[in-house]
Amino acid sequence: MSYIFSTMDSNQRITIKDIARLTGLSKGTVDRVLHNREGVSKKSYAKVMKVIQDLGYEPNLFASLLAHNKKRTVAVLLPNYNAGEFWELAEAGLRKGAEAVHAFGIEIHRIGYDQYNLDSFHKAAEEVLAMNPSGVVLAPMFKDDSFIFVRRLHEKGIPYVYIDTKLECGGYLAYFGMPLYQSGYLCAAILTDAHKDVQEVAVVRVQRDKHGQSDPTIYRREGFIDYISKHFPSCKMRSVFIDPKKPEEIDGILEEFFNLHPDVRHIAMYNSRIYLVTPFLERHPERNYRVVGFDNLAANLAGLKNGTVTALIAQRPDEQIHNAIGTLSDYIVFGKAPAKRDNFVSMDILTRYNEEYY
Amino acid sequence: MSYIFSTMDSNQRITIKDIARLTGLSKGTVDRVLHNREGVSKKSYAKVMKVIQDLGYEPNLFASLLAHNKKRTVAVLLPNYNAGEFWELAEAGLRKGAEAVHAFGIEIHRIGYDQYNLDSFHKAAEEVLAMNPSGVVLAPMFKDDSFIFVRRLHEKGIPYVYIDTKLECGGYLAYFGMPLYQSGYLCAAILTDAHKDVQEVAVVRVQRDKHGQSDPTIYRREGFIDYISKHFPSCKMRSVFIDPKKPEEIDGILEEFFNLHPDVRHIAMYNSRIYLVTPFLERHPERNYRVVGFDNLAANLAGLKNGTVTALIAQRPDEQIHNAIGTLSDYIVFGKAPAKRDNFVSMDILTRYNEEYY
DNA sequence: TTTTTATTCGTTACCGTGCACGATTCGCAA
DNA sequence: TTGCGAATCGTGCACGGTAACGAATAAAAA
Repeated sequence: MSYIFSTMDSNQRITIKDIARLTGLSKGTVDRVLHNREGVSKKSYAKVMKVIQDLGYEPNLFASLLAHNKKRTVAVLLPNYNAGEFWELAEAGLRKGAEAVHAFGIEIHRIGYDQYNLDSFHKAAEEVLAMNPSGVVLAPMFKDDSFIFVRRLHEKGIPYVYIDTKLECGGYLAYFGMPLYQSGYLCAAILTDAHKDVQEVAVVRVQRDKHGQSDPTIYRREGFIDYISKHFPSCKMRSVFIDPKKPEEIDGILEEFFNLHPDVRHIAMYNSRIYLVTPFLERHPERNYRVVGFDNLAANLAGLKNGTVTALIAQRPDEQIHNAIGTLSDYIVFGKAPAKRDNFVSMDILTRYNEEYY
Repeated sequence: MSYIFSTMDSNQRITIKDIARLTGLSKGTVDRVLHNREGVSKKSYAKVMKVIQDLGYEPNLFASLLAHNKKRTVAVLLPNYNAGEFWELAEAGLRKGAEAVHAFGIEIHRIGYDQYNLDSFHKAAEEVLAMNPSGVVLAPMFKDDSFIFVRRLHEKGIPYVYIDTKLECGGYLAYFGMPLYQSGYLCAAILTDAHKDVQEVAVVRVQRDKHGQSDPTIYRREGFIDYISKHFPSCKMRSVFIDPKKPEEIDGILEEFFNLHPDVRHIAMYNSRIYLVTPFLERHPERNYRVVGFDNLAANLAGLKNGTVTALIAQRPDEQIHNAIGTLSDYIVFGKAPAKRDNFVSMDILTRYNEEYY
């Protein structure tokens, strides 16, 4: 049960020159046939095709790529960030990815937009289209407008890869992200772990504006709710809304809310901003809240260390970006489609005991 | 927050010819410097190095590969199989992988061995070493001898990738397989799911011979035992041993064993051969055994369909092989190390209700 | 100084494909 | 038959890097 995978018997690969010799034609004509270019007589066409079929010609990828010697660009469309915010974590992966594909003549252009400002997304999207890239990596934070955007990419034949969130319509080359529903489920499991009975949980949420933003956290919410209602059917789930853009209001809102609901001992947050809650938690150590959030931002890790945050569920945004760029490059340069379309990164559970090794 | 990743300001990549021109030397000398070949004066060496540093030269991979124009071989060292056995599932992935890397001038040689015969492994290993491959994919079924084998690969500088099982020593390029401990844990969870109390479970096992075979199922066993003893501390775990090479004995052994232990209602098996048990199960439908096994062999799926097997935990051997070959090829051809060293495939739970969509 | 040997370097012919340019052939009408 | 445009085809260079070959120079021996 030993054998060799090989398309031909001879161990020497056949080249264009071989075909030319065998057909009595020239390289140029063979090349025209191979690329379906005009200016070839039917007879010559048939002769070349026959040899190709018989001997199983396949072009030398390296020679072809060298002859083209194209420089291509890949646009990466991501939200801007301030220091310490989620998208900063992706930056290292961007850099690594750019390095990795640079050898293939691919240049990475990062285009930023304000994830709370639709106009800025429009401008960024236009910029991407204007540069006519060979591929696009994007985090589709604005649902409807991202949809329009990727449709235009599709029309121009530009492959695109989703990061973090994806839109539920076909056409994308790949997706890299966390399994969102499961992450919400896991969040609830960690939050209530080792508790026989939980009567009330609170979720700190961010009020989104109206512009049809794609909110990945709704899937987390579903998973979270499913777990809670399965394991603690009588548990009440309360939401309190805060606005990250008005940090001065947050403490007041939380104080008021938790005074109103003094029995709550479990707090979760679906996005990466649990650090907005830690100042409140630090002022009430006696209440012993059990707190679970997402993502290993520096500020969140500080919450783990000082004991206000019980656990974080982390993904690896850098790895996601890195893989996204790699997949896109393989497709652009070699025409290799990815093995899996939807690629889920692992969900890493961080506590004060393991965070420093992450 | 938009920027371009680029190692140099000019958008034109620098070539060997550029360096030659700038140093007043020739391409040949530059090439000698780049490859640390002898025959270059210190002065010339320094001149070239300076330009390389200043302008940030990096070679064109495609041109280099074209110039070398090597044909390389990758050896895939796997157990032989009879129709319907586990390793047959990997074959499709082998073929796909071979096709995918063929464009890079890599030829896949499959070398088979009998997983129950150490001598045949030795012969196969020698064959691999004799062909001096550029890389090796292997399933290390014989622990000690595989260790010796990979050490020899290591000495020759040949990279290797583990499939299915791995040896717990460094040096391998990557590993693709199922998380074994977790799969055993999961197996126990499925087996006892929805049961408040389980007093007795049976595991059908295969007696291995003495030759220090690497038995991946021991890790499954650990996970299985951990789950059971955590959730059902008083549960008794019984083992019954069968020999796949003597199928005519099996039914008798099982009849005897289960007559001796009439209270057993849960049966598990750590390897892919649960189909060996189905004939027995078919004769005792009234006992309503709950049965969990591994891998989607056709014979196992038949067990799902006729109701004798409750669930199967499947991996995707074809995908594992495919990825292993791809990883190896990326490393050999482009020098790209894999993103992750240990790559776990998902554990897919198959029941009679979802198996046909797998 | 001349001859020999060692060191250093330039020249050149590839690797296989892409493509522009110019050459050749063909069909058809004058 | 000649002429002429269109169809068809061959030639040759480019892409960037590799490495064998031998030429030129420097160092050592005579």
